[in-house]
Amino acid sequence: MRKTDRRIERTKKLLWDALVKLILEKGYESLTIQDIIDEANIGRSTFYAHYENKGQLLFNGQPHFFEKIRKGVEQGDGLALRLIFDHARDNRYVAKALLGINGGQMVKDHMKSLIKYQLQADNKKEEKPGESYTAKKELLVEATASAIVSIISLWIEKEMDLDSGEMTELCENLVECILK
Amino acid sequence: MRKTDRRIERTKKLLWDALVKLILEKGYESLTIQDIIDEANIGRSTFYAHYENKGQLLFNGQPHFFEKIRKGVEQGDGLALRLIFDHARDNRYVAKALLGINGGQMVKDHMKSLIKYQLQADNKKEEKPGESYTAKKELLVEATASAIVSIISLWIEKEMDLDSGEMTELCENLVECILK
DNA sequence: AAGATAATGAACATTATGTTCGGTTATGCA
DNA sequence: TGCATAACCGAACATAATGTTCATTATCTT
Repeated sequence: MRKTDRRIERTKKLLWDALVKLILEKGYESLTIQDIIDEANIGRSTFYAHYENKGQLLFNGQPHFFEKIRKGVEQGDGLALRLIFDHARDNRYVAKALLGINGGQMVKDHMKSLIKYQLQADNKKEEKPGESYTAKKELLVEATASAIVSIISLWIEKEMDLDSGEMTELCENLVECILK
Repeated sequence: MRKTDRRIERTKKLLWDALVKLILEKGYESLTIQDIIDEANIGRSTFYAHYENKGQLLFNGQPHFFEKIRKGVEQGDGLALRLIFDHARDNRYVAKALLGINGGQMVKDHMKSLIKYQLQADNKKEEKPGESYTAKKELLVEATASAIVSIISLWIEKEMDLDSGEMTELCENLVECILK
């Protein structure tokens, strides 16, 4: 038997595509569910059969995308941001919608908190005995995560001519120089 | 003659106080004008007599506050963040509402763009002839501004025990290490 | 005290939300 | 192929916020 009904897949794809298109056109924040179902040409009750609200469509509409981000951040030892940059390059359109200037804060905040978590974990490992996680350290971790997310966003938004390798190096230098 | 009618001052203060209180309680984004006028006990038409929307109340409701931020950023040569930290300490409640976790992005974004502008200007001055403002430089400026705003926000939100001097030093080190 | 100005509150049109339900259509499977 | 099922539709409904208008009332300034 099929994993899921074709109609469901079709509906979800239509909604997702509409979401992405509309984010790029008018920004996530000022987007209404009404806009989305109009664009997707989907009945109002159908939307609510699958998602409770905009945010749920954003986060669950394309699990694949977030999985890639998670992997790029949590990959073993230290960040593996290169995965994220490559993935963004391969999916510019979606990446721009979710992480660009029009994408709202939700995805960026989510990514930032993943990065913070990872940086803290890395930090704990390298901690000398007797050293403790101070308030100052917490601020520096916050600063680093924030810096990384913001340049990823800008890079995607402006479609800059740095390649994945250069971006990875830039970020690694940042981590090095702020946290060491 | 009085500068402005007392009734106007009273109304504006009530609205501002309600705004600040409600931001801390339930966050700027999920705040409606209805909430604000209910809390302030002000007629709906009165609100619209003074402001067009939430954002205008936020930015024009207390010009003094933004003036301080502007001064802290644009003060002559380089940033003068100390002004901002001192001011935040003296007005914790309002600072937390506008720059803390519940304050939404608008104020933080505004502050970030002021900082970026200033960093770019500073950078131009120190530029050696022949050097140009590269894409990489733009990303680093973005990273720096983002880092600064994020730690100011976290510091205010968590009411951390670093004093203004330590925070200023921390930020100056950040600028130094990222941009030089 | 008088005239000017601001606040009020009720009404109204508009828009989005979220839910319900009977009817229609597409799909998966036997 | 046929048929039970489940997904979709669409219309209706209640609720809530928006932004505007206007006649009335309260308050300020001089």
